[in-house]
Amino acid sequence: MWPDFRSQCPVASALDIVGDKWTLVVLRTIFAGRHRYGDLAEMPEAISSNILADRLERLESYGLITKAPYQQNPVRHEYRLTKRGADLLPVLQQLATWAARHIPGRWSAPRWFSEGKPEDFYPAKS
Amino acid sequence: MWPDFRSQCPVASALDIVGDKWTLVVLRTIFAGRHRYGDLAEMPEAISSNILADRLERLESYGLITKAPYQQNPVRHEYRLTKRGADLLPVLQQLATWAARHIPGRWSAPRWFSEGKPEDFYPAKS
DNA sequence: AAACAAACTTGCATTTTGCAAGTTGCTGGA
DNA sequence: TCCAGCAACTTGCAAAATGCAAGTTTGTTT
Repeated sequence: MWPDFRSQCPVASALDIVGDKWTLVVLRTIFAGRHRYGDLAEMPEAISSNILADRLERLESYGLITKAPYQQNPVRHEYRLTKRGADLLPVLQQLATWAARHIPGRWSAPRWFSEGKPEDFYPAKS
Repeated sequence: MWPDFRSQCPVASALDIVGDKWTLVVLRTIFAGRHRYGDLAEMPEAISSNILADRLERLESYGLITKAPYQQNPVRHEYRLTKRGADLLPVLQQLATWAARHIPGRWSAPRWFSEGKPEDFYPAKS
């Protein structure tokens, strides 16, 4: 379930889960409503396919997303946020707020993002 | 000043600055009042000295911290947050909140951290 | 003059990331 | 039936980032 943590510091531990170049970008894309591998692969940042596959697997193993079939013949799966994953929304919002304030020329975040709440992004039961 | 950004997405761009294993952990340690290289090197997560030196240099080049002498003979420097760096506090707070909620056994954050505001951590002029 | 200390720096091994091409399972058309 | 096509990965290898231990620099203390 969890990786080895560097310490019991909550900040450092959170970063042991999401502290790399791609994990939070993948989550952002799922928040944006892209749930299939192909949709995710087309994100504007051009992630490599092996990295995307690896991050989806890790996110699932950490319980931040689920992988479930949405059709048969052929079987296709979709990736959805769990409560644990959706609860990272405030982290993404604060990163976006910081970037908007300090880096010129960023896109402005859409309202569903800046005003959204974690509960808006996962089904009641998960 | 800035690196090459993967896109103009504010989330992805913020992560182009702080999205690695160590940058935010170093910033957390500076927020905690450790301002000298030696103090930082003793953080509980055991960062390598070359990585620490590299991150301090990058943080300075991005304008998130400053390096200034605090004594002569021998000259010694200290690292302080700028406004731009201190404004990352909400990101750290949200990471800590998430970890406290979802990862068992984390240390609980001290009050100066969870209730602090960016302005508490940089001198009025910087 | 020799030992000491802080703050890095260097060399090299290991791990992670990036890129391009290849594979698998299934479908729909000729 | 056979083959082109597509989604969703997987594989092999090169490049970059990270980790570890030892070394260097500059000035201080004894």
